Amino acid sequence: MSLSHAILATLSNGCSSGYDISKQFAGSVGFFWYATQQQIYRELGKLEEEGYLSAEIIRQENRPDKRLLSITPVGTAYLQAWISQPGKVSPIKDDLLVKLFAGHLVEQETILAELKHHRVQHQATLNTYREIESRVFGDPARSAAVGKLPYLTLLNGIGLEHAWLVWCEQAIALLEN
Amino acid sequence: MSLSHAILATLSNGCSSGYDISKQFAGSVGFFWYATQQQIYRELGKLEEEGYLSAEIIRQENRPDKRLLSITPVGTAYLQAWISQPGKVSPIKDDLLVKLFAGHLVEQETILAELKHHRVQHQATLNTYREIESRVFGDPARSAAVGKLPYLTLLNGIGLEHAWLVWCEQAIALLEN
DNA sequence: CCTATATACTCAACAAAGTGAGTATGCTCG
DNA sequence: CGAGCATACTCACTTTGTTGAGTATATAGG
Repeated sequence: MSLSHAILATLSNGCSSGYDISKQFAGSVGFFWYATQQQIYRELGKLEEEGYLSAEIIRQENRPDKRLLSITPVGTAYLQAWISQPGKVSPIKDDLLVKLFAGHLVEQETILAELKHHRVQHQATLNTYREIESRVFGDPARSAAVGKLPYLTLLNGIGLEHAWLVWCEQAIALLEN
Repeated sequence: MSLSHAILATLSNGCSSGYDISKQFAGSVGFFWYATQQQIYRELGKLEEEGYLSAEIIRQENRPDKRLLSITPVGTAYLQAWISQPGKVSPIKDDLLVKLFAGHLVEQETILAELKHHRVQHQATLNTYREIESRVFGDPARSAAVGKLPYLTLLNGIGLEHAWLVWCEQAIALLEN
């Protein structure tokens, strides 16, 4: 039921169409909860049935009509209740670590190549995050408008990507010597 | 199809029964790929059907018979092929960050309490990892026997848990001021 | 002796998540 | 003028994950 929380959380920051939500899942929210368009539409259907959100049809010229979704008071209460109940740390599911666990089956070169490949990806993600940091949170006015909480999610991303990067370097060095 | 990889990876480190595998998923492999007993048995059934592993019935005294599972050459080849193909960084799915994203709906105290709760959990996990580090990898002989690759998975855990802990402190400080 | 725990595994049903394709419209760019 | 892209959404199928119970044997502790 966690995709539903992510969707409601997105809508708590403002109304939008299913299509817009699915685009937000490719950025912002998507950095810590990815979902495809299909998953989102399916979940939106359920959430509407349960009365957690309501839709208003907006007629548009030059493009298809859209259903503008907004979170209902019931939906807000549901989200609040979920946020307030203490949760466990989310479990990790990481392919790379599984590969290392069985890495003795392949050449060390293969593992090294994979580690280097991941280093590149983490560096790129870190760059994206840092770019967002200076663009959005470098400007005090805009930073204040966005608030502290979204900044915390960004700091989390920066911290973890940095840790991954440091680990990649360490792992590569350890295998090469 | 990734639980299957985790199971095959476990079996690549030695044969064992389904029951033993499920216990390994509560420790070691479980640190980066958790699964329940039922999931594991179901997956084992599929993997056996596909010929990736074979079973030998071991009669035991004083306890139930068991089916000792071992990875077949086909299974090994399949795992090797999977490890060798470059993979993307595993996506993150984190409840806490979703909560922060909609954190404006609740009292700041609620968010602070949750952050403190997570800090405790990350500290505990970090302690577990450090304990394993000194116990297993503190002794050079045992460390050499286990190999570099498992050590890398542990270092990853330590690095990430540490990053989480630092972030928790930072987040709490940022909200309290 | 009775309960709890450990070993070892099975079955069933359901909810959630992931994959792939398909529909329809209009704009822009070469 | 047609290829590609952006908007906006739907259907179908498969795989995973979750929940809860049930079977059987043996040991250890109070």
